[in-house]
Order: sequence, then C-alpha cells, then structure tokens
Amino acid sequence: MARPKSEEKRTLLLDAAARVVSQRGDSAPTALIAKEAGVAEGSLFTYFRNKEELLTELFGALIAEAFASVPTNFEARTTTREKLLRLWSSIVRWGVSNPEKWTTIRVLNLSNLVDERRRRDVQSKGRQVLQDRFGIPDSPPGFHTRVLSALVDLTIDLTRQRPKLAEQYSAAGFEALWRAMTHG
Amino acid sequence: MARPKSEEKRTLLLDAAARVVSQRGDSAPTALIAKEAGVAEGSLFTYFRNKEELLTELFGALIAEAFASVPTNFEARTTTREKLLRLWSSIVRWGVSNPEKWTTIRVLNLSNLVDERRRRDVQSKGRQVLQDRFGIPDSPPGFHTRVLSALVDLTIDLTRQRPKLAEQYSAAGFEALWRAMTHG
Amino acid sequence: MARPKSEEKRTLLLDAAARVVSQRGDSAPTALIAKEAGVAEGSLFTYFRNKEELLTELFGALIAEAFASVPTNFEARTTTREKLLRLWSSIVRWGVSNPEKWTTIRVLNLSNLVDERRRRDVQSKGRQVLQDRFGIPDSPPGFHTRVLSALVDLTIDLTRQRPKLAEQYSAAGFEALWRAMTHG
Amino acid sequence: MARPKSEEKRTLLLDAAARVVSQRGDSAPTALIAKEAGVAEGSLFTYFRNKEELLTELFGALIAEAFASVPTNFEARTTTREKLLRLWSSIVRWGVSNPEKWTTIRVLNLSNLVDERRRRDVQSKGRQVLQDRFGIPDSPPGFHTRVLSALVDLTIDLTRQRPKLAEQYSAAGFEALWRAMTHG
DNA sequence: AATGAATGAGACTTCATTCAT
DNA sequence: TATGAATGAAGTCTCATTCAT
Repeated sequence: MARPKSEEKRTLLLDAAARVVSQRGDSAPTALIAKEAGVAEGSLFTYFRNKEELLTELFGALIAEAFASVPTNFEARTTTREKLLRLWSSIVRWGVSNPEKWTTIRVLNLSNLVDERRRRDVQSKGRQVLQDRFGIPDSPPGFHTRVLSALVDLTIDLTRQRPKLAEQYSAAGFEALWRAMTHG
Repeated sequence: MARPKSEEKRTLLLDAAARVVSQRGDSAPTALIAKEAGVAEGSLFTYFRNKEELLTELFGALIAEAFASVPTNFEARTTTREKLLRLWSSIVRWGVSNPEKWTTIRVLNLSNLVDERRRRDVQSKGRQVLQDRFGIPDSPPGFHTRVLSALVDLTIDLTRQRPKLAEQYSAAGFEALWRAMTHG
Repeated sequence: MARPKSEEKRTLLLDAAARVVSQRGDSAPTALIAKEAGVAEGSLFTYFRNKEELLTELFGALIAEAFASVPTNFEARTTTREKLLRLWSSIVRWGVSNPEKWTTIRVLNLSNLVDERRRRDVQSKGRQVLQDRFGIPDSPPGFHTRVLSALVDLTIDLTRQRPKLAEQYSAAGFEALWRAMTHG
Repeated sequence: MARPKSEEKRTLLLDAAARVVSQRGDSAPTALIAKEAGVAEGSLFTYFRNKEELLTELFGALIAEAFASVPTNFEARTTTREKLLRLWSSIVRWGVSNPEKWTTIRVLNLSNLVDERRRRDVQSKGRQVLQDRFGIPDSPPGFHTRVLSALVDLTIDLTRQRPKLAEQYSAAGFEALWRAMTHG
C-alpha cells in the first residue's frame, strides 16, 4: 500500500470521476476526469493503475460514503422497525442530496469496468450488516439486501423527478421495504 | 424493386445486438454486432441510422417482447392478486429464460445511447397497463411500476445466481410486490 | 455510343449533379445526386461508368452550355472590340443567371475527379475559337483564354456578392480584358 | 512540464498537408498527412482540433508565406508601377518556386473545409494592403485584389506548363495587371 | 433497364496509456 | 512526482460500386 504522495489528489480524482461518470457513463474519458480534478492527464495513472482500478475504487468509495452515516448502534430496546427506518432514511437522504454520486453508483453497478469481485464484496458485506446489526435474516440468500437497495434506488430516483413528493415516496418505499422484510 | 429490406435481417441485427450488448455493455462495437448478425458492417446502417437508433429500437423491442406473453384478459371474477401473480410469473419466466435479453434491458435502461423519450414512453405505457388492466392505482406517481420492475429485476438476477432457489425467490419477490401494492 | 434508353434521365442526372456539386463540392455523394435527379442510386451507373465519368461529362456539358449562346457570326465590319464585348456579355450573363452551374465549373476545374484530358481539350478548343472567330492570337500560348476565363470568373463572383454593382463589375472586367488582349 | 508542443512538429504537419493536398485535394486523408509528416495519426489532432482547423490554418499560413517577401517599404519617389512590379514579381516568383504550395492555395480557396471567415479575412486584408501600401483604390470593391490574384494564378500556372516562357508570361501578366488597374 | 439493399474499404476522430522532460 | 505530448488501436459512419430482384 505504498501510496503516492498526495492523498488529497487521489480524493480530488475520485470526486471528479463521480461527477463525470454521472454524466457521461463509464465511457467518460480519463483525460476529462483528470482535467476536472485539476490534475494532469498522466498523473491519474500514478494514483490508479488504470481506468478499471479507478472505477472500482470509486465504486467502493461511493458505497462506503453512502453508508457512512448509517446509524449502527442503537439503544437496547429499539424496535427492528425503528432501526430499519433509521437505516432507510439515512441512505435515502444521502442519495437525494448527492444525486450525481447516486447516479454514478447505479452506473458502476452495471459497468464492465468495475471489478466483479469488488462488487460481490460490497454485496456480501451489506448482507452481513443487515443480519448482524439489524437482525434481518439472509433468506432467501441475498434477497433482502437487494430489495433494500432496489427500493432505495427507485425512491431516490422518483424523488429527484418530483422533489415535492419526497415524503410520500420515502414513506411508500419504506413501507414496501418493511413489509417485504417481515413477510411470512 | 431490388431486394426489399428484409424484416428478417433487421431481427437478426436486433438479436445480435441484444447478445453482444449483454456482454460488452452499450459500448459494444457496431462492427461486432453486424458480424454476429452475419451481415456486413455497413449493412447495419441501412437498417438503423446510427448506433443510437439501433439501441433505442432494441430497447423498445426487448420491452415489447418481455411483455408480449403477459396475460391481460381475465375471467370476470379473477382476484387482483391472482392477476398480479400471472403478470409476475410471466415476466419472471421470460427474464429467467432470456438472461441475455434481460441483462441488455438493464444496461439500456441506463444507457446514454437510448433516446430519453423512448424510455419515458415505455414507462408511461407500463403505468397505464398496471392501472387499466390490473387495477393498481398510480400513486404515488410511478411508484408501483418501478417497484414491479425492480422486484422482477432482482428476482431474475438472484435466480440466475442460484437457479435451485428459483421458487423461493419468485415467491418472496411476489409477496413483496403484493404487499407493496396493497399497503395502507 | 450505344446509349442507354432515356436520354432524358441522363440530363436529369447531370442537372442534379450540377446542383449538388455546387453545394457539396466534388465529394458530393453519387447517391445524393441520384436522389436529387429522382433516379435510383444504382441507375446512375448505367448512365455513367463511374463518378469520374459523371463529373467529366458534367464539366464538358457545363462548359458547352456556358458557351452555347456566345455569338460567333458577325457582320463583316464588326470591330474586334465589339465582338469581344458580345462574347464577354454573353458568358457573364450566363454565369450570373446560373450561379450553381458556374460554381460547379469552378469546382470541377480543380477536381481530381475530372479527366485531365477533357480539361485540356476544353482549353485548347477555347483557344481556337478565340483565335479563329475573334482574331485574338494565342500568344503567349494559352494566355488570352486564361485571362478571359479568369476575368469572367471574378466578375461573376463579385457580381453575385453585390448584385447592385453588376454593371460596374462587368464594365471594369471587360475593360481589363480588352486592355490585356491588346497590349503591346 | 512534459514535452512542449513542438512548433517544429506543427510546421512539419502543415508542410506535409500542403504537399498532400496539392496532389489529392481537400479530401486528402489526415492519416496520410500525419504519416507524411512522420507523426502518428493521432498526433495530428493534438496540433489541430480537426481537419477543418488544419486546412484553415494551412490556408492562412500559405497566404502569409506567399506574401512574406513582398516588399512594402519603398523609397519616396518610387513610381506606382515600379511598386506594383515588385509586388508582382515577388508573388509570381514564390508561386513558381513553390508549385505544390500554390496549388494548395488554389484548392483551399474553393474548399468547404476552410473556414469562411478566415477566407474573408485574408481577402479584406489583401484589399487594405493594396490600397494603403500601393495606392490602388478599392473600386469597384474587391475588383483589383481579385484581378491581381487571378492574374498571378494564371501566370504561375502557365509558367509551370512551359517554364521556358516564364519571362513572357510574367511580362504579359504584369502588363495586363497594370492596365487593368489604371483604366479610366 | 431500373431499383435500392448489400458490401467493405477507408475516412475522421477519440482515448487509455506510455514516456520524455 | 508531475506533466501533457505522443501513440496507434479501435470506434462510428460514409460511400462508390455491385448485384439480386
């Protein structure tokens, strides 16, 4: 992990990448990303071996950021529903206030340029959190994480299309989530 | 009157595009698509003005195909749940048995190369069907269609990862859908 | 000279070519020319072996047309100046009233797609006419024809830029021609 | 600061372009130009945004070069005719000794790929010089510049066809010019 | 003879990556 | 380490010409 000097420049590049990818997709030119970051074209490649690595790192970083403010410690007798609601609100709020980053996550989630392993890691980590911290059993496998991320996704997207209905979308989304998770 | 522009070749091209895009994303080379269709590079452009038109048409065609076998006429006293289940099964079945096409739909749904209007048309048509044929009110706007397509998507995806759990995924998915749509 | 059937279609094609080339240069697509002529793409090649032949023929035809109405028989004691003036007026008038055709002549005059021999033929024929009918000696060789065509060209061009000054340009042009031809 | 964008390479490209365009017209492939300049295909586009810019710059550069050695300062009592003769000789000499460049000027003068504004700029600058430095009034507008360039053009062209008559052509050309400019 | 679909060479341009400075 | 010019493979699209109908 012998990182090159400026951690700041790395961050600048990731930020720029998020912005540019949200608008031009995963075919956004590295040159443009570098420029947007105020960094030389070639420098990008001292921070990331190649475009794939850049996008893979970006994917990880964005997911991490989206989940950074999710509360994970709760008072003993917080109900599951309450916990889930806090999780839900936290992510939706992040997505709505970081539209470009959210779009980029969506794009990278389907991109061939993001390392498949990394994508799997993220998912399996998500499952674990859901199970350990929120008490949602992973059954059938992967289902609940996927439902969560799908509902979050569509809620954010719809909210961006009609910001005035934010509350309604969020409520409907959460209700759907809650019911999906407590079925049977 | 010379050779008529064969409808068959158009279909060949569209099929090839679906296959190639599922693996290489929307940056799949037109040359490869043409080759895969057994057609000269240039011929592609006698059927589609440019790549954008090709992908836009492909998107429309795939959506149409996915919904082609959805039942829309029901006996008078079929319950809403029963109707929805038939809808659900039909689409999920299609997606599972046409994995490449399904993947392509997902890709095109985010692609900058698909005409935005077409995408909107498809969505609004979906809403109408849900409302008129299945009695699902469009409230909050767009929500139910999106939930449907999100759940279908994830169900198909998970099923492909673990085909043996197909039944469980489909059941869980449908249950989630049903609950989401009948909340409140 | 076993010409294909419709002499009319051939003319249609030449006319269309003149129009199209005036706007798109010698790289104008044959398909566009055909379309403009109301003829099928492929039919063009039953009238002209290839694009080169089409443009070469077009060049010849336009030159012929430009000179078609030039008076060549004069009363016995018409002065040389008078004769020249009639020549001059005739061509300039044609050029001004056939702007597209004139532009096309200019383009083809420099085009690699016009057979060099044809171009030479045209010039040498011009020289002969000047010498035989107008009594202008060809000395130094080629000079007078070239001066004539250059002055006609620029007169027409300037006139098209400022139609109101037509008279002045024509007068100045002819005066220059006359003096150039009677020097020494 | 990495390699500076070498002025030399730019010149190499321009020179190569002049050569190639003189032979293949404005449809000369950029790839060929690059190759001829000893540069990679892509490099051309670090010096010129696209082919249009390349050809427009080339046009400007060639005109500048053609006029570079034209004398503009004269002793007080140099006659107008003497001044004009020096102008004439200078340009004709340049054209005869740079045949490819001259041809290229002719081609670009009609090319759709040269920015129209640039072409106008060149012309209007020409008029000004003629008026200010050589005392030739611009009346009727544009006429004298056009006569000059037309006569230069044909003189060079004829000289190239029969180099032995260089003197005669130049003399005849200049005489025509002089008379055209001092008429009436 | 007429049509226009089919072909594939080739045009312009972009871009990830390398490397001289 | 930083820079950005250099590279050439690869991409989309055009077009003269052929040929099945």
